Amino acid sequence: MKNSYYNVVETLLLILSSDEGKLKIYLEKKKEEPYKGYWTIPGKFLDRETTLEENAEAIYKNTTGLDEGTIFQTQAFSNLNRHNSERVIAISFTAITDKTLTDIKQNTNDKSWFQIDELPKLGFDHEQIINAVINDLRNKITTNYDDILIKFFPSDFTLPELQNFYEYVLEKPIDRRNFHKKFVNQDLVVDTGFKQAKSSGRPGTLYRFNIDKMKGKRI
Amino acid sequence: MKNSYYNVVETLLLILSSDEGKLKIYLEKKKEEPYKGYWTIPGKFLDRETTLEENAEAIYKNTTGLDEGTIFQTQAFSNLNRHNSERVIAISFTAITDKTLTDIKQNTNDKSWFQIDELPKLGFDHEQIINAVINDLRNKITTNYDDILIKFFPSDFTLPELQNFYEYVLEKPIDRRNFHKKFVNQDLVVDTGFKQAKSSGRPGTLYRFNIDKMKGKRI
DNA sequence: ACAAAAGTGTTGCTGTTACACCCATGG
DNA sequence: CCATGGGTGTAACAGCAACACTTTTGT
Repeated sequence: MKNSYYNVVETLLLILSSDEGKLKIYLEKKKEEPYKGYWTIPGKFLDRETTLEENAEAIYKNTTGLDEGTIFQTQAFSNLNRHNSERVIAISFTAITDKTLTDIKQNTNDKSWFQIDELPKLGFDHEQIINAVINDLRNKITTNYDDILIKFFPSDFTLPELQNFYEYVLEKPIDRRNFHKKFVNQDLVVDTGFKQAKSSGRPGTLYRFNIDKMKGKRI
Repeated sequence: MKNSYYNVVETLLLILSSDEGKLKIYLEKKKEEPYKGYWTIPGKFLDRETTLEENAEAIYKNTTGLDEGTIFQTQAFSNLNRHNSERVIAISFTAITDKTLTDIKQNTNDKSWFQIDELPKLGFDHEQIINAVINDLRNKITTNYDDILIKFFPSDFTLPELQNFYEYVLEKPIDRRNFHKKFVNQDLVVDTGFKQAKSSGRPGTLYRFNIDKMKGKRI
């Protein structure tokens, strides 16, 4: 094989979760140059003995402390000048997690959750990558309703929270009352018997998805 | 950068088209070992001066003789033993074309269109790749109705043809009469004024999509 | 008692489903 | 004139959109 056919490949893992209906991403702050002080998506170079999936899972385990999660491949990025030093191809993966279940509950100086529409200063082409992947996610979520959406809401959510998430994904407002009835009348959610703890207003009922009924449904 | 971080990367291009409602893929027969006599997806190794997209477009131009087409990225495959000699990562792309518009109208001994559910003996892991990508396409097509579906049917199709395609994508039968009315009553298609040339039965009306009306529609 | 936010009722519209029947063409 | 396959009609039903009103909580 010709020498010019050898490329450096990295995997990037976009760890996402929903925090009260708001889509968030986990990012790390770079401690060295280049892009010192900028935030980046967790990543790992790929060696010749590892598959892309294994590499992504290694990042996941390392960052969240969890053994397994919902991880799927998203897109490859291959612009020539992604890194300053040499050409690096990035293959992005997305992980969906319940942020309350991970080791990364607390934001610290160099590890933190950010709302997707309030991103900090990002290193490399990571802002582009996030935007491309989120766009992809919007499409995936509208088809694989049950596969992906449920992962964001494993249990005990209120319908207004879910509605916030929907409105973000669909990029349009939804009537609160119709939204509520859709899920309750079609038995898409099950009442857990608990209520949300709130500061003001009537507390929302906490639901979990009725997974069987959700099968094949569309957002 | 450590030596073990250098990987060989190839792009594979799945060239698809609809032939009377049947989904077909263009394949080439290998002339040398390994897998001599087996069929394969057209591909090209990636050098350090080329992006994945450029590489895929080069394959497209080379094979179809067309300058541009609808090409999008699909999935990466990184199993360690994909190739016998050395580890090669494949990034697949999908091209949608009207098979009557390309140089590859005629099937020859070593270049041919195959129906997706009647694939020949395939080399490497290319059968797996086709299956994975087609599965992906099913999802994409149900969301990006207008972006992708229309590319398969640029003009002058009959509704029964379109229905065949739908039934293949959705993997279920559809009532012929309801299907017809859906498209005509909602003005999703425009009568071209021509009729299909047929051997038996009443000739179908030839339609083309009403692209404006299709915007945002779901399959 | 009041503000804030969750939950319920009604009505019309749109699109889908499940049917039976009629029309245009080639042999 | 018959086989083949495309095109039209109709009625019931489900889900969605657009509305106003009631209930439960904290202060």
